[in-house]
Amino acid sequence: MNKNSEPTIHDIARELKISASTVSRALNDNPRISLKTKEKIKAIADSLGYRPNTLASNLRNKKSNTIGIVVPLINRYFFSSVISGAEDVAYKAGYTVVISQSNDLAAKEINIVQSMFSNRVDGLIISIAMQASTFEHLKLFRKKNIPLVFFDRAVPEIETDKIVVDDFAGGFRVTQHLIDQGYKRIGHLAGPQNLMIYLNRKNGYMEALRKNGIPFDESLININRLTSEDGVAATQYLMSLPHPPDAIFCGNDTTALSAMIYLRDKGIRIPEDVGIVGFSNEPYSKVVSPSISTIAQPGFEMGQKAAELIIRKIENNERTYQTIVLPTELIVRESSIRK
Amino acid sequence: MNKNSEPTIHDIARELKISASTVSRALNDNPRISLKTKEKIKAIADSLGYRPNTLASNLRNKKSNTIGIVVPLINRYFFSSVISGAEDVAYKAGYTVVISQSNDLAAKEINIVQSMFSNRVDGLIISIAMQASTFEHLKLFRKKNIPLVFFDRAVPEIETDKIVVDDFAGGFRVTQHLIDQGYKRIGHLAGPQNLMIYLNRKNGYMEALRKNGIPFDESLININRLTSEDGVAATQYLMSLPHPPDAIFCGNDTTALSAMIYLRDKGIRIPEDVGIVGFSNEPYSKVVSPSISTIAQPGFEMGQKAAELIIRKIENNERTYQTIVLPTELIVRESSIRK
DNA sequence: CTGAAAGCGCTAACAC
DNA sequence: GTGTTAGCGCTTTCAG
Repeated sequence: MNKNSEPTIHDIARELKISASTVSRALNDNPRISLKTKEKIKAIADSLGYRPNTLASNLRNKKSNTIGIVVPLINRYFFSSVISGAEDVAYKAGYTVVISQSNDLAAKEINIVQSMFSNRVDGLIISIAMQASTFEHLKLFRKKNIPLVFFDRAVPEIETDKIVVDDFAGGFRVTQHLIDQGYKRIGHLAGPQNLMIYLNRKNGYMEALRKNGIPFDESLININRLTSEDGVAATQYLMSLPHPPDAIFCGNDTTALSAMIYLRDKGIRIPEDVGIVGFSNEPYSKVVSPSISTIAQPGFEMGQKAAELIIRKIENNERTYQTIVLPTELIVRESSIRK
Repeated sequence: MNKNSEPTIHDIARELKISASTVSRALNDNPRISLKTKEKIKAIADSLGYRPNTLASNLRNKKSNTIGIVVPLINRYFFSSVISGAEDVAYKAGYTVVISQSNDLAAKEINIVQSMFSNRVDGLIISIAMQASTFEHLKLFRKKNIPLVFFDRAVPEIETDKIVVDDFAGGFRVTQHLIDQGYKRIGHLAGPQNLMIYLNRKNGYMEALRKNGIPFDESLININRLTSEDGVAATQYLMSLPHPPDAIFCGNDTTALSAMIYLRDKGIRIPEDVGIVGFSNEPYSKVVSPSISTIAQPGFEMGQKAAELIIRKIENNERTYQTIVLPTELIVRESSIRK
């Protein structure tokens, strides 16, 4: 063992007066090595406190056993659930997970993705930033044939694996439910329309109106970034219309909550005066009062699926792509029950 | 550029008929290289789509520019906030963050930590698993002098940097507050006492009782794992005592919420009949009804501090250790206001 | 069953 | 300013 640094296979080899290759093979349980030498080697390795240097092995093998995950914000229940699910699967398959957040900024996302490439991740799982508009950094992965899986927020023009929920059906179901509850003028807080998920939710909403013969009123749709603040502003705006809505389908739970708080402060009763439905099933939507009707998105499961898929791609080098659409589930709670 | 694989500095060198070292230096902006050659080299690098291989560079430099973070569960607001804060700081300083979750299992934690060691992380930030009982895997880091920072759940017998909140003061403040509100028999749902945080919270609780001359009643303390289910069971148990409590200081918000739901179902009013206080300030504690009084723990800030600290240690090789105690803040909400 | 030797891609003494 | 050379620690042909 060298002075202060880590013991290597060479130190073990020297100790036993054998070659480093034998040590390497023994530690990797290569069948060509006799059981006896294996045991001797492992014993010395233990006594020396030897730990394989994954960096070196990765360099040699041109494989990092690492999966990159990029989310807009780690600190959001849906995303942390996806990460949690992906980490679980990755860990069991012997992969390390490196994580970064884009903070919904295109520039940071580009940086992160390039740095993950430089770190030679074996695959990349990503939900793109709201702001993102150029996708060269992602096409790079496709070009180099490094597995790339989108989840939730996917880029339509990039052909690769995608795991999404059925946002269209979600939007449709929410709206149908509100109609069934007797709401007549249903508003919608929509997210940025460059993201498919928000576009699809809105389309589902419009389709439900159409199917029920309800005329579509453009002014009832407010497109914003779906932050808490935007939710308040948008609700305020909708309620100030000459014909304000009697129900609001909010693009996510964040805005549903902020809308509810705003309305409550104005003395408007939920669900009697105005019905509210959110999207995502954040943990608080169940416990807030009134509890928020919403669409459940199986984050943990999406993460698991994404990791399973990418590992399969990494290990089998398949060249076909699939889009997995997970079903959405409408969870009806107090905020939208009128009957 | 070699057939199908990534271009290397040698490819660039060959293209320009110069040496690889010059290329390496140029790309690292070494001042010894003339501006002209630098520009030429960078141009070729661009046109070739060259991306430095961080793995190789890391191996050579014996530095991975990677920080490991281990939490019990990624998917918990407090922990994902810490990760988010740490990632933010690490990213800006040029570090990559690798993340794993122990699921509160000692065995998995050991595995993860050893694998992070093998991956040669430059430092490790960890909040230990509830179940953890042996700490050899962590002592390894100390022995090898790899920076180690505990946050939230620290191991007392390992001398290293720690970032914690003042749990004792938190427990004290909660209890004092309940006493001030006129509650007479205050119960406590405590977490596993091998973890300092829960021990300290309990000690703060006991100290407040003592200071106020309230006799300590062992039967009012229930030690459990602070899960939702445990919270229900513990509350049920406390309320079935001959002299049930009129207030419960719950070791975290999870149990506070489940206790509240249990009590509500039994027709017991909060805060009139029983006062409830939690710990951690989970997002839902503010919006649930009644809103839960709790102790704010600055997760994001803890993550930032942990990352700053570990980066300083990595880069300066300091040998002194500090324990940063972040102040706790009592947030009084509806669940404990009687007056 | 084991060893010798080359090389993954990059960096850094040391030379000139 | 630039090149030569050696080597980070591991794996893997090829030889025996």
